[in-house]
Amino acid sequence: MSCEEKFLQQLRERGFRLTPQREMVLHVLHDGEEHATAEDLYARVRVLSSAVDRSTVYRTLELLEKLHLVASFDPGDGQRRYELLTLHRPHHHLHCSGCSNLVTLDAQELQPLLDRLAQAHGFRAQIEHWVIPGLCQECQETVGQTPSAQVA
Amino acid sequence: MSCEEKFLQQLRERGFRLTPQREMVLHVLHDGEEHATAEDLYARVRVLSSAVDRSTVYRTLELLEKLHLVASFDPGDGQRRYELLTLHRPHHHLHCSGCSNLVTLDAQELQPLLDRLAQAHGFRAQIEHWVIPGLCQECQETVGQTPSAQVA
DNA sequence: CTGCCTGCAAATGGTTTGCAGAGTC
DNA sequence: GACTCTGCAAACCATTTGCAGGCAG
Repeated sequence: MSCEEKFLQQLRERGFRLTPQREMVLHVLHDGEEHATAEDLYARVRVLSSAVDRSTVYRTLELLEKLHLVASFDPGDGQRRYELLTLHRPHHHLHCSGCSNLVTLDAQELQPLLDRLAQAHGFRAQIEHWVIPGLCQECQETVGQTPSAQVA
Repeated sequence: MSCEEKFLQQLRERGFRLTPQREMVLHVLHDGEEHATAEDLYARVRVLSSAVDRSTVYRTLELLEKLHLVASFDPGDGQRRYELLTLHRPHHHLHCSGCSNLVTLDAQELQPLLDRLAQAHGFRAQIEHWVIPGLCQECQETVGQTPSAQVA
């Protein structure tokens, strides 16, 4: 059973309807780039059918996120990114602000931090999909200097 | 020399002009709540002078951020928060999605994570001011259950 | 058939921008 | 006096919403 069929089955189980539009959104989520914007997805759906509306894509993404089939995050540029959750193990990302590269980070690499927060503050962090900004090795060398903030 | 005087001095040093509007923005940043939205700050500036425009507040915040006098972050609700950098030691926050409480976290509590990322991935994380979502102890008890995502 | 979904189009809301006048240095 | 800043108002732009018809179940 394909990923998409699984999702469709889940939709059905929870009483949601199975429409061609939703199928298409799932399809482009499954096939395309890992972190697509709503606009990306919309464009890709339009290739399949030019009759699908932008708002339908948004509504579908919202639905999928509510069902925990999709995770989203806001990189801060005002365009939310979406990603199928079941395609990958729980993970996070390192986002290089130099080359915009995105490195995947297994979720367990953050576990020690989560444990420490739980112990020290009784705080249960809920980090489904984190994007950590910074500089990759290459870009550190390119930039050369370490521009540590000098606020005087 | 007060915080504000320092900032004004810095503005001058870098060739920026010193205007009453900028003074007021600095003032409300200094006095008010730690993580204010632009709208908050605007409202607070308006109390001081009803002649200041919203766009001036935005432009001032942008300028201050460029000068590294102010940090901002987007909690994901589409409203950026601003904070004076020199008022506090480098720090992060735990944000409870239950009671919206914000707990301060000393920057060094994340240091082990940063070190690990540097070692394992050669990645230098640039986390000036992080907001970690989750549930505080109280809200965990209130909610009772552990709604760990069941994607299967 | 029922009522959830969709397309359409307009609204939303935080933030940005163009412009001409005002104020700082 | 030169040039930056400001207020005003309109633009932006990703996302949301109201509505009436359409389609899945």
